[in-house]
Amino acid sequence: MVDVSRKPVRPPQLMSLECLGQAAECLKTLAHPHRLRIVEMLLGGRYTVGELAEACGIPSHMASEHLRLMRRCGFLSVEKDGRRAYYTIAEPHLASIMSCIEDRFGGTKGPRAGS
Amino acid sequence: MVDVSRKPVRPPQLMSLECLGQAAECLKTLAHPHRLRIVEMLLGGRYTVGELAEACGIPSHMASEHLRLMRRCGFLSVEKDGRRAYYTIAEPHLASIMSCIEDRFGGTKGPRAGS
DNA sequence: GTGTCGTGTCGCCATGTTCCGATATAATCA
DNA sequence: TGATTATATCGGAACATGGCGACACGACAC
Repeated sequence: MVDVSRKPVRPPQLMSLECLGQAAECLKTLAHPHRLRIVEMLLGGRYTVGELAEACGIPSHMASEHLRLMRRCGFLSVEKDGRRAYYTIAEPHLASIMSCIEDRFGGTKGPRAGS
Repeated sequence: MVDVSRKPVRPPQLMSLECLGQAAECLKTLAHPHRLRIVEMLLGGRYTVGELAEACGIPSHMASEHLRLMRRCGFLSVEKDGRRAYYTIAEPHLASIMSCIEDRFGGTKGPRAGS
């Protein structure tokens, strides 16, 4: 008799590999310290490219590139005003994901993570 | 700087760039369709390298490498039994993060789950 | 003992990502 | 008008990553 008890029923909410590919794409977009900082700030209000760049300590044309990546997968939307571009969160799920991330990494240095 | 009124108070829960770097590192580790599938399965029980490899449609030595990456940042732990290696989830926050991901990507496109 | 199975590791190569300078474009100002 | 500011884009160098074959190693079967 095989030991069925050790093998649970296969979770019925297994996503298709196609969906996992999309999710991986978006996670990869999120997986950058400057982009995480940008999302973190944008969850608290709207900011221009220059403000976000200064908060990350990077030149603004690099912030613009990060913002373009995140716009491309639907995270952000932009609203131009004169020569300024105000960015805002367009994907509401970002709030819950960032909440998970802050829950894990926010308080402590992290038990052990990374290199 | 000048016009303070339009700028919301800076969210007090801004994480340090160091923590964001760790978070980005872990997200990058998670951001791969096969690794997401592995985590998804492992949230439902424990599996061997071969079982996970078959579920992803990859040779087992590649699954072993994915598992090594996820062990390295504390996601998984391994328990050897004879020549088999049973992997399990070691980072409880993975459940909530996967829940966010499934909430965003699970139902939108094809809800067909299975291989 | 030999052979096979399950797992883990190494090196190579193709591909992707990040960073940065240079440049483009449009809006504003002197 | 020309200069400056804010944002966006392009091209390339440096670096990291993924996939894959080859192989090493311990556990088990015979």
